[in-house]
Amino acid sequence: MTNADQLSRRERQIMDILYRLGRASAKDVMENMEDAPSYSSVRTLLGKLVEKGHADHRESGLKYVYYPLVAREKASKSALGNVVKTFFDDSPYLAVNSLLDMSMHELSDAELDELNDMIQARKNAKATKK
Amino acid sequence: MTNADQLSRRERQIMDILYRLGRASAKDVMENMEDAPSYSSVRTLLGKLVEKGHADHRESGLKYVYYPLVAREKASKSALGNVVKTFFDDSPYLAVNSLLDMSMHELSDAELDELNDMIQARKNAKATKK
DNA sequence: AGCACTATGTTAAATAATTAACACTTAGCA
DNA sequence: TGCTAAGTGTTAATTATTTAACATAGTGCT
Repeated sequence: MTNADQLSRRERQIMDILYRLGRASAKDVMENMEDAPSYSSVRTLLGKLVEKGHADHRESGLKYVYYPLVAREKASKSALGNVVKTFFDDSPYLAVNSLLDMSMHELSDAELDELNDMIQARKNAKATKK
Repeated sequence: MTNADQLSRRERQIMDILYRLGRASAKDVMENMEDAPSYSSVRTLLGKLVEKGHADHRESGLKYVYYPLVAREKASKSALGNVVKTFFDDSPYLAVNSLLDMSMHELSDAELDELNDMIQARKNAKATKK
């Protein structure tokens, strides 16, 4: 994709909710919006997302359950990539740096150790591949 | 701010360019949009961003130069936080993980070492603060 | 001075997004 | 059965976004 998205504000908002929840009914989506419009509006937006190919829906008992069509992992890489490009001069290194800053109090020692291991593993992988 | 933004698609697109470039004239902005509308349109959008308080502008010789009003660092933390919340279950650890994955080939050994050091420093800071 | 160039300011029109109303369907239950 | 609750489908109106036209002003050059 050349340009970022094309999603409108509400569409983006709803897609984010679908990614957070994995899958959700119109009602679920609505309940997860702080500034939700009417139920009717939410349904319309969901319909548009399906039309545009960003989401799909399945019948689940009586109702529809919606879910993103682009896998979470792929979407996450794309979103992360955009942030890195916009705010970190396209440098993942700087982004990791900031992430560590932000989350200093949220990361346990164990997690910090794991990150260290991960970095080591990457160094080794690089060395081997040559 | 409760909800993320309120910026329209074009406004968001232009703000991202302002963050990437730091500051930019209407012409600069236009040249950095792949799907740019007319010069006139870009100017209108920039004006709206100023009105809304997202950007400001200064005269620079003959022309205006626009720049974001929210500091890049603050905006970057907010953007990164949103991605983490939406795609990584609010876990910075998982996000760093993914970033390392994405950027394996882009990070030099030196950078990997620096990250290691940074993580160590954080562990120490935590230990000391107690 | 007069022209071309590059800007800005303002306004209006066209298009897209957002919202909700209304009609209809099915399930569960008093 | 007949009512209510919880859905869906479709359509229409409102509001916001996006676009560009037109008018105006300063610079630099011949």
